[in-house]
Amino acid sequence: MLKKERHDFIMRQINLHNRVLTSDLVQLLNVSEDTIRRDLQELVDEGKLFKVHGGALSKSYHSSFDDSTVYARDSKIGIAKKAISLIKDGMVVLTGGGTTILEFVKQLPQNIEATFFTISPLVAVELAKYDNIEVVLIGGLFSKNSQVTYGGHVITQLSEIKADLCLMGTSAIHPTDGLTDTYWEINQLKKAMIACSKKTAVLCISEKLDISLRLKVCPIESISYLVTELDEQNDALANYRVKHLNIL
Amino acid sequence: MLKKERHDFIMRQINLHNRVLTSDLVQLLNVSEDTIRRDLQELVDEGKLFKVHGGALSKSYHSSFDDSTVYARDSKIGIAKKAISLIKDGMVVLTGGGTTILEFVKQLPQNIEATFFTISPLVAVELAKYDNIEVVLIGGLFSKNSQVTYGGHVITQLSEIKADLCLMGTSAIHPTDGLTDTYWEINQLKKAMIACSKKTAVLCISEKLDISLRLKVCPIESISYLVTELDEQNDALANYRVKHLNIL
DNA sequence: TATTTAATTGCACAAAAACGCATAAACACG
DNA sequence: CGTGTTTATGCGTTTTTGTGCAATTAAATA
Repeated sequence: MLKKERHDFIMRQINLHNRVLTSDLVQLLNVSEDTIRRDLQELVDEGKLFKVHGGALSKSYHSSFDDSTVYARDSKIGIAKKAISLIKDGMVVLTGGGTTILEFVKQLPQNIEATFFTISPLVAVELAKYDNIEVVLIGGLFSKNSQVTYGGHVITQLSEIKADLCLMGTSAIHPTDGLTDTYWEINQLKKAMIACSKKTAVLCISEKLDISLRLKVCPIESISYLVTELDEQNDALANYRVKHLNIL
Repeated sequence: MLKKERHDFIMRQINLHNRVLTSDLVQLLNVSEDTIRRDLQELVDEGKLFKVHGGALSKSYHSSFDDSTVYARDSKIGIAKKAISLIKDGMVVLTGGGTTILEFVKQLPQNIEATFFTISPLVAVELAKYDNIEVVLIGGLFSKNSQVTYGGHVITQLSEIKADLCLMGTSAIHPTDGLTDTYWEINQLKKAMIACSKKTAVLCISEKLDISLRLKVCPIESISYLVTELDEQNDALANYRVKHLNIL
């Protein structure tokens, strides 16, 4: 087996299970531990995964770790401020959940006038602080992990909505693989959200770039705006400068 | 399980419950106490949590935990503890919003197993901290005043539910006028909630007794339980000792 | 104060990683 | 073709890391 094939195999395992054990790979690929370690090291150097004692974890897994730290917060405020320029008075906006979206809501100008649909209770509570925003909370099963409503009932209701703009966070975005996610239900949810909105803006910190997870939400073409904390001209965004995708 | 995964697990627990017990983690993760202690120590070194005898607390525990602002919190905790006796495993419970209900949710035993429908986002978020509770958030227009969902859509959905018990706070209760309220929409909402539940429990602090407001929600006969912070034998409750109304 | 419960410390052991070295296949090029 | 070079891999040996055990100390509780 060629090195490249091994690398691909490892990355598939990572995307599938979020983790690999060195010992498992030794067995599966039938090579020495050293080879696996070298492989993992090389993938780390390429920034494709995260190495720990005993194996490796997916990058996204790792980054979900320090979400609550202050450093990420500054980036998120930066993202939020950029995203605000997308909101015009009178708009109907649909939002997901997550810390980035929440930060966005907190940064909104006080006098903004709009209708917001959201699947996140926390976002709803935050939006309620604005006098001229009408808030509609989309109900359904409540996910303990993601802190948003999900399930068939939510999807049905989304299908009855037509929003001008959908704002969502993401755990992974990739130039060719597009938007991907790990959980089936969240995946379905995001698809439905995108489907019922004229345009979609993805808010994500740069750590989430160039990652692809196991379930596909939509191709990059379905997204209208990509908002990161990086400067518009940053090299990391080069691969995302495609037709129809506005970067800010 | 890799060390990093354990750390991640612990942080999740901390973010969810604001605290963890060493002994719980030993069980959940199936490792020795020593390992858990070392894990906790390492997370402390990284500044991610705060260690105490018996377990650890979230770092934000001190700063963000400002419950002193909740009016009459002690009374509400007392009410909450009494109300918990009404909940049996397997029940389908419907709750409203308000600080009393929120306090009730916070006091629930950790291992409780039930299905909760709620119109309050904050209650939903709080309920999500219990592993064995299924949470369904009823969606609709979001009221900035009451912090609950309301409107036709909510009423429609309530009509499709059959709950064992409805828990609600109230702004007024009166021996002859029954439950009353000031706002039309909230009034409609409460009617619908009572209608779809086999039994209704009203949680209220004693100062709401003997008050009657503009709009009638239901007669006192429609209520099964009245829960206050007062002793069962207190004179203030004398007028409420009517047939079918259990006072506790 | 006594008693239980948790935390600390030092130690041992196994698993994994790192490092240097040897080997061999693949490649480059006159 | 032959020879030097690069690249990929595996084998020992040494370090580091992760974990559990036992004895002791400290803390909470009655």
